[in-house]
Amino acid sequence: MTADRSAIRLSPMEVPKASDVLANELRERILSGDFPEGTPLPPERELVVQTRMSRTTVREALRVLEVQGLIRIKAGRAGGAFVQQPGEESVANSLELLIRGRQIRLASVHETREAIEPTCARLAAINRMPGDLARLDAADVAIAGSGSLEAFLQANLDWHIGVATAGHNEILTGIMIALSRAIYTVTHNEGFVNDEVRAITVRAHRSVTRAIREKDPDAAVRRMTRHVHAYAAAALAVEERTAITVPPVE
Amino acid sequence: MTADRSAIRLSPMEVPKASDVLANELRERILSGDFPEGTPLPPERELVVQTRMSRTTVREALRVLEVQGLIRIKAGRAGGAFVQQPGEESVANSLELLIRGRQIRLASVHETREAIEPTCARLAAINRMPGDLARLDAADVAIAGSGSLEAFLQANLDWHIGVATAGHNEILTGIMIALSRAIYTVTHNEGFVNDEVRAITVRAHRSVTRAIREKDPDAAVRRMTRHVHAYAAAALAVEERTAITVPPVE
DNA sequence: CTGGTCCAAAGGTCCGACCCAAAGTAGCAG
DNA sequence: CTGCTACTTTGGGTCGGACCTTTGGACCAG
Repeated sequence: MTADRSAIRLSPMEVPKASDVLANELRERILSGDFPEGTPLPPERELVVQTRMSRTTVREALRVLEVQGLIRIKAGRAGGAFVQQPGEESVANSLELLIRGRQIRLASVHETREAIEPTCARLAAINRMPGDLARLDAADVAIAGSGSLEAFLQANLDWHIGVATAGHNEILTGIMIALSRAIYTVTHNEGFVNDEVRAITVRAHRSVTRAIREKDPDAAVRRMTRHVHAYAAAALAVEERTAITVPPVE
Repeated sequence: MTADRSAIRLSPMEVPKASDVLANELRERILSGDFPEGTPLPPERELVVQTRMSRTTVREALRVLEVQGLIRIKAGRAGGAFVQQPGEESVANSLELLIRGRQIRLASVHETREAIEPTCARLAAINRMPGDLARLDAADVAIAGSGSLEAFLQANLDWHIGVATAGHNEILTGIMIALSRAIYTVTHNEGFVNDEVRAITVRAHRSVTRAIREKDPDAAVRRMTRHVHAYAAAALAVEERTAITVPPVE
């Protein structure tokens, strides 16, 4: 060991990439609320002269922020990067990646739903605004009159997201959006949505909607819990029936 | 309205960027499980000849995937882009951005927690493995003997994440990690962690841990619900006490 | 008004060169 | 043979500069 001559010791150091440095800097500034939503960042070429980095580097940093939902980039004159606070979308996206990539057991999705939706219903019954009710009613109508499978699933999804939205909790809303998407794609493949399921769903939705309208949190929780649980059980049953061909997992 | 002469209606159309096309293609392939975890993607220069895109474009696409947690990029010889399935981390990150950026009401975080943690506890009581228990015990010991505020918060956090992990539901785990971080940074600023709070926390944790060890889901849910609710109430109280200077919201 | 033309600003793409990091390899001193 | 050094190779990271494409605005002709 040649280094023993000096007592100076250093811990392993991180050498961040230039583009990350810029991205971090901008991210902090945006998150700290320095610039209000919609503020345009300087044009790329301007950032180049300010930071003395190359345009490639600047662009990479901007791209990172765009993926993270912190800015929105428009091309063309009067285009550029505009500050944006991340919304439910970005959460939903990353959750979707997790679910799809990890081949997550469908059971996990349902478990999560069972944890979350009752709370959404409770909050909705407490915080709902007139506009929220209108959206729920619209979804109720749409689902009753839905012909195709797609229409049914879409209306179903709208209602569930509507409930989450009515709760006015952005975290829960984001999670619900992601879960809904996952459920949609899954239920879409299996053909377990028969007339009976539809009828039951419509009834359940209506009763929850009523509880929300009447600002009755306890009823909302109770009914939503029952509904989600039943749905999960039914879906799992179909799952099992369909999965017989698949060799035992684990 | 000038457009009324023609009845033809078109919806806004997407013109994807080249780099997005590549990113989407690769993303689909990765998510569909074509390449197992750790598979190296071709080097950038190789992708250039294969796709006939410029290196800039290729690199941008890779950068996007990296941010989404689908690949990990290493420099140097034998480096490159390696396939990676997104984990809890990426979900936690995007949730953190949402929470920080939107100046989310602390209440939202607590609401979400109250929705999720009881379920985590229930699942943990059902699915826990020996390793999970060991981790919980370690956290219990650490929190009891913690001196500094940081040590206490860290141990607290470890325990809660440990419970989530023991439930073996990756979605819930990801959400919990994110929430924990948020709670950590918040509680860190306020100085509401006095000796009494510590004692209560230690006791609550131990009783939940016991329920998990004894595979008693109902008790686990009950105790966790009480604990989280109490914690949220206490935090909110402090919040209000501290926030007197702030003008009334809404 | 309607449509066409042109211009300027800004992002999007490409090229080619060079820098830096990591891992292997050859060769040399002891 | 051992161990160190120096070189080479393979890969990502950065740079600068050219050119393409999109978009909004201004101006002009019908």
